Amino acid sequence: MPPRRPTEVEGKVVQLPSSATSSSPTLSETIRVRLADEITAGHLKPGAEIDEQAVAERFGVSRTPVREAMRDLAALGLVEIEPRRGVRVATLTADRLGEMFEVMAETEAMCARLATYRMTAVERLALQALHHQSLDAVERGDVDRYDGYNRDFHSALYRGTHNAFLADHAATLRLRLAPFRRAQFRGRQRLIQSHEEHTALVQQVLRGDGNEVARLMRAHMLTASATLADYLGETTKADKPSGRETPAG
Amino acid sequence: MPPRRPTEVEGKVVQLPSSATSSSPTLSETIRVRLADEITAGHLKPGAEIDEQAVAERFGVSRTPVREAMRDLAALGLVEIEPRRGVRVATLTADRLGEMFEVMAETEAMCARLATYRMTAVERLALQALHHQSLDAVERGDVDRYDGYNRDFHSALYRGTHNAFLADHAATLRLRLAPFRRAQFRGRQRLIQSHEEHTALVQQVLRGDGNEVARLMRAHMLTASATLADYLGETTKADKPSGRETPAG
DNA sequence: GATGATTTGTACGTATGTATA
DNA sequence: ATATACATACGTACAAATCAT
Repeated sequence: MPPRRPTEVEGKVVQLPSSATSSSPTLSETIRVRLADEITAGHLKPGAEIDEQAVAERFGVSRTPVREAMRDLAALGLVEIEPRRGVRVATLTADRLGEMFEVMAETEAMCARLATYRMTAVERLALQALHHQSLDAVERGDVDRYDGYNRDFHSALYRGTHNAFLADHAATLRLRLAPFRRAQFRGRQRLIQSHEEHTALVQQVLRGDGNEVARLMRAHMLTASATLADYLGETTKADKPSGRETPAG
Repeated sequence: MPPRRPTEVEGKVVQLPSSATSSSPTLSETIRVRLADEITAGHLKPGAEIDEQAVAERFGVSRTPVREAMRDLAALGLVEIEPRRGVRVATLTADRLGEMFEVMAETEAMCARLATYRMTAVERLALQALHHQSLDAVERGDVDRYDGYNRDFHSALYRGTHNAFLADHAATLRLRLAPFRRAQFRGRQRLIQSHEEHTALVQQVLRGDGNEVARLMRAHMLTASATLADYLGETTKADKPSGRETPAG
């Protein structure tokens, strides 16, 4: 059986559970991708109820493929299904959101550390080049373009692990948090800071100090989520669980 | 919306995508749990084809709930769906299996590290007690009983992170690998070794050295998967990706 | 390589549980 | 609190694709 084929959703690659090998996409697959797109793009906001019938009519199909798409989306964590009550766009408590951001941070750290040990020379050069290019977007304050570079930067580290399962895994987590990460880079200041943190990361990757890279990446993700928390409204406490976090190194 | 309710499957707790809040379990939920059980228990072996109709008749229901259960199982990674071709119990390539074991090891390390910083005094005592109890099973060579203690030990560390999302996450990964981890502790020697490694882990947890705990846990998981690889048949190379793994610490 | 059998994907109808008046 | 309305869960039927001959 051939390896799973990733599917494009809003520029991010998602590992889908029941992805087709190649041929005719099923209706449920089409619908899943479309809805996933609308959710991550923010058109369907967290908490919004989704009516099977309505979706079916919108796409001109019966409720059956819609229901199957719903279950897939639930698996991805983008919607929540309450039996006999309905489906709604995943809405997370502040606590849960904080927990997820922590796992995201730790997973990114995991990837970065492994990538430090395993990236090829070519991959290292590509990472440097990418990082260098992004500087222009920072200087121009072009948030959207930097956001693209940022995604590429992190994706490069995912792939750098040379562990496809891990890369898919990290990408799925990222997708799942997408609805809550909108406007992550508002403010030129955050753009500059992000770039500086990336600089430090690249340096240590080149030095080959995996543990230091992991530490830097955790910090990088925490400042990012902290910024977000401010924006989303105080109580998000993305720096959550207990008091003492991650000591020095 | 209340937090997701975990569902018991063969002694392991799984975070299901569309878990019910409390009331009447749906047919698809029932079937999913039953099938998940049979897969993790090894009654349905990896690669085995699953016929919707046959399952439907076996449970005395229509194909509809069976199909929905299938999609959920696919989401858990226990089965693979190839559109218009059918469903089969997830069968992994040696490479992919190795990748998954690595992610499992890294995730366990992540949990152990965070748990080191966050477990309460009571939790630490409970961990010690549990570890102490397991010694008896080791001395008697009671593999099944030790396997239970082992699960509890790792679960205690999951919960010790005080991050429910992470705990669910780790448990799901563990479930997914269950079909391939059967007979992990064959041989008294491995039992003794496992227990010794746990001893070292407990010591460092009590000392509060999270990074050292992470290092020990990675090593612990690697020896476990290496043992497995031998058993499952040479080429599994659970110590996979590249040559250089995780340097010292 | 074409044809028939089988199985999946989708449409549609019915029943039951949830929500609302 | 009871009844009504409605959405979901499930069953049944058909179409289309895959596979076996």
